[in-house]
Amino acid sequence: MGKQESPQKTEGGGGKGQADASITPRSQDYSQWYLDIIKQAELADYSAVRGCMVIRPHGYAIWEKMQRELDDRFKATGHQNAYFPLFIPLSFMAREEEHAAGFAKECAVVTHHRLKNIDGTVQVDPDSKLEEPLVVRPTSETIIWNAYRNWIQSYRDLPLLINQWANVVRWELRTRLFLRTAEFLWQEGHTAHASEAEAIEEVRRMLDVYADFAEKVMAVPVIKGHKTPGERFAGALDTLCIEAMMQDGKALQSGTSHYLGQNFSKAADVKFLSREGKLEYVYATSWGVSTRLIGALIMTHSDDNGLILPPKLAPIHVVIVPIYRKDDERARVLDEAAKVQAELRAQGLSVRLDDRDTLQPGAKFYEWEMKGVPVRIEIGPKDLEKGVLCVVRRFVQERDGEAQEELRKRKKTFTPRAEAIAGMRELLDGMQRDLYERARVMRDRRTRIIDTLDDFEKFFKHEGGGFAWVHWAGSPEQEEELSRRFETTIRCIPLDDQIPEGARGAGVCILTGKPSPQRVIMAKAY
RNA sequence: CGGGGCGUAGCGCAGUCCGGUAGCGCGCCUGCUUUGGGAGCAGGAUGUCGGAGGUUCGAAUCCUCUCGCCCCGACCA
Repeated sequence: MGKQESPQKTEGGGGKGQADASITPRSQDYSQWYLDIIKQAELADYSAVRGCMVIRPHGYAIWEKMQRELDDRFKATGHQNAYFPLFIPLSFMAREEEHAAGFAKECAVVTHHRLKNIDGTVQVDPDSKLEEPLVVRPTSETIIWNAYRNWIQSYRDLPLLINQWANVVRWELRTRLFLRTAEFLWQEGHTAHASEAEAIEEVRRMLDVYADFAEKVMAVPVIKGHKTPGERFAGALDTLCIEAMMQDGKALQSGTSHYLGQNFSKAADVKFLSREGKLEYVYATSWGVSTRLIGALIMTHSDDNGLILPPKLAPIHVVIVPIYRKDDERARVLDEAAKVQAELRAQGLSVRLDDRDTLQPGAKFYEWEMKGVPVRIEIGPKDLEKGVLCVVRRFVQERDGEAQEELRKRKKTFTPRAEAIAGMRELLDGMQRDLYERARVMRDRRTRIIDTLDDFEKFFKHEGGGFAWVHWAGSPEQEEELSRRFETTIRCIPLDDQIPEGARGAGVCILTGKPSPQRVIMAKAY
């Protein structure tokens, strides 16, 4: 990274000591803030391979929590996990035309299978060329449907409900940590059904699973809707998505669920014998979310002091920082800290006792705040005497016009020991609710019902932008033109129950004046 | 794929214009003192200056080529 402007960074706290760790304020450069958070919270690093990242333990721990929550939901809806190959024969990709075209520009291809020492350097052995090149999966529809062909003969084999946790590669030209990397981790569900209705029901069911996960677990409010034909998954008849709004007003597609019709069953020739004895092609769905969700998490909740994690995804719920001067104090304080840790753990909470004596307490405070640990307990000699715990929350709901100093004080409470421990679950649950509420208010504040092009322009050029509910009936070309002018796109055509009062009903297109049955959401997007 | 920027110690950078054999801050190691919001002092370790070739008595510095990464745009989970 160059130093062109070397942005001013916050120095955190009010301490006199000089801090090395610092974050560019959001108000100054949102994009740099995002990168600073990832680096300072030790979520990920750049790697030796362009466009690929190293997910560090703290970042991976968050992904593991997401996996657990999602996997439980997949199992609860009748799905099983399986694993399919990383490599897809080139000919498989070609079987579904639109699908192949959609991914053609971003495929990594394996052409050789051996290295050779030539003149003292390790090189690809030219004699080891593969008969058929292998594509590193950008998604697995083709290879999975090839396998399904052998698994499905009759309606009794349906529905087939499979999910896989995997990595995929899409050779992106422009990458951003978590949001768009050449390789990423995800889950992809691939299901087969005997009827269109059943498949469409599955598409909706999994969309609901994603939305529920986003809102309840990530504390990220989302809007469910259909993608426009232009934004559909390559090879799908319909793509549904959940769209979230980041703190800068931009939309982030956070999950997709596709109705694939019979496109892939025809391409792979997967037929089943129906109850009526007729041979029919199977109906398919696929759905996925990726490590991009970690990006969504960061950009929804975090602040200029670092990461903020919803308790349900925090790898560590509570960190205990012991405070002492002399050796006898140290022994007593650590003894108490270990007891508090054990009692909280007994409630199923993840508790870290930070007993490193190479760092001063202040340094630990900053570090765990940076990493987004929801609750910190400070235990010192005074607390032992009084029988209290000093409980500090990473996040409390801001009040209008509140000074930073006030806010900081409000985060810290001294609570009788037993009460603090008994109330920890509720405290965390409250933070979870508050985070969701704060995100929802933020989004709603930047959401506008817009009826004229003038207002549209004002919203996106002068008022910071956000989600615009507008009527649209323009052509794809007009859509593109609008997109060039305002950098906005149609994020989705929201489902009926997602449309707020006041945005319902038919109207006329803001560009062409042609009649439109319902509003769409337009926004700038990641 | 176009435009820009940057490769010097683990990290952030100075040194490059004007060639003389590499430095600062943070981190790291050791010791003592510290510890309720980023500790202080003393001592110590660390470099194929991205790579190759050239000019020169001498190259981090000048020239040529090359590789890589980051940022910004066109395309995308």
